[in-house]
Amino acid sequence: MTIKGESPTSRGRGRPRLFDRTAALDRAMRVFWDRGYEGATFDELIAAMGVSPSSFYNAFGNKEALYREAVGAYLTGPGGFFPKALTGGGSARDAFARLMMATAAAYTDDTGPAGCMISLAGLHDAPERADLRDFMRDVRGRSLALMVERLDEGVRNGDLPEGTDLAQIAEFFETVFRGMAVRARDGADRGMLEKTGVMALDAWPGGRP
Amino acid sequence: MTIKGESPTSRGRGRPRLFDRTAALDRAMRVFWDRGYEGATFDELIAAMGVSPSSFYNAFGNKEALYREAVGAYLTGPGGFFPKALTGGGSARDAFARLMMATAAAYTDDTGPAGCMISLAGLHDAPERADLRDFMRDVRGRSLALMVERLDEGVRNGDLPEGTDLAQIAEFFETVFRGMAVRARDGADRGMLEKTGVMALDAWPGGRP
DNA sequence: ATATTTATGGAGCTTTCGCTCCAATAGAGA
DNA sequence: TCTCTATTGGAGCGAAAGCTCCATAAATAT
Repeated sequence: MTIKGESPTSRGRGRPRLFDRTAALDRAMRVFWDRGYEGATFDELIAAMGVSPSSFYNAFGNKEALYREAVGAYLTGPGGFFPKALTGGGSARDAFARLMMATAAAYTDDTGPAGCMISLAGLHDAPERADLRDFMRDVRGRSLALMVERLDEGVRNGDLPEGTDLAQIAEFFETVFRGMAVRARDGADRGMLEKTGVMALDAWPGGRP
Repeated sequence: MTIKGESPTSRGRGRPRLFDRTAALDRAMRVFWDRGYEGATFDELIAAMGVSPSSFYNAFGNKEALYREAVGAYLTGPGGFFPKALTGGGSARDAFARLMMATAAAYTDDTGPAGCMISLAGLHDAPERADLRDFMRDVRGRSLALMVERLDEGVRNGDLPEGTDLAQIAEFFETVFRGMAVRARDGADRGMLEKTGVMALDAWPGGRP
């Protein structure tokens, strides 16, 4: 008996897959991004992916496994702007300024749904889906960790004084990002998000530059 | 033939209702608040409300009508802190400082679910539920309008210079509020939200006081 | 008392959801 | 060529969601 979904790629033996697994995953990711986990129905997913139920089941296991894979695809794809913006040159403040602008652009990029696949997902799940809610909270937590890491580098570089409450700065910007995702969903355009980002930077320790 | 759900209160004729409609609505509101519109199932709702399907149908019409009523109950109940904090005395900045603290308290008040019933609702709905998504966007829009109104009063009182971009200030705080709702859902406590609120005020035009 | 109006409990119904199974198919390895 | 393994289309299935209907009950109006 084969364990379903344990074959992420074709392995040579047997009949080869007729569809592009990576492309199908990308399409599924966009459905989840637009509609959330519960909002994305099985039929919508397989229609967008262009596969039959059995092919889906065979290649991805089940809806939840597909979702977790789709989150991974988002993070390394459309969500890649986040670590990238943080790791460019300049001061810590420069990095965060870049991050705000990149976020404003990414959340309103019309090649994908408005907002972000991570920010607003799994917030209303039933207790029996606690694992998925926890998973999303952990994924969201990674951005906090990335920001603290960059801020710590800023302290080492002298951009920020020793003893600065880095966790609080990250928490503040995290809050702004999540809120921007809501605003983007409600139709805020890139310019509005950018202005909000500029205003958020005014709260940087030490005030305006 | 009676139009279903057109009787918000008992009207004297016929058999009187055996349950407290207001109390049942309040319980339903908390289920929606915790689980969202789609996440709240019919069975959960009637169980929380303590009514049978037919009584539910008779008194509230259907799930969507109940939801709209529940939003109204939230706005005049647990959501009442928002207009209240804005309309106290002091400068515009004082009002917004009060608003941030009140929001931090409300979003972490353990007599109800974490966060806010309005901030994160209807963001992933299917196209066939566009009316509900639009409804929630409009409800969210009211807080923007309330904030702009208070800021305009601030300009008239000399708290803010003429020509200040009031819509942008409101947009920024709106973003922070919505983000705080996400953070509260992910477990941020009152103190964390308060610190974020204090930081957000540092972005007030003119800088720190 | 009778008629009228409204509420209630409970059974049941239609649709959707998320698979699940199976026979047929097609490439790889011997 | 002949297995062996994996994939595919398509039918179907059990559970849950969201009502819907109906017979019965209990109030007011006349």
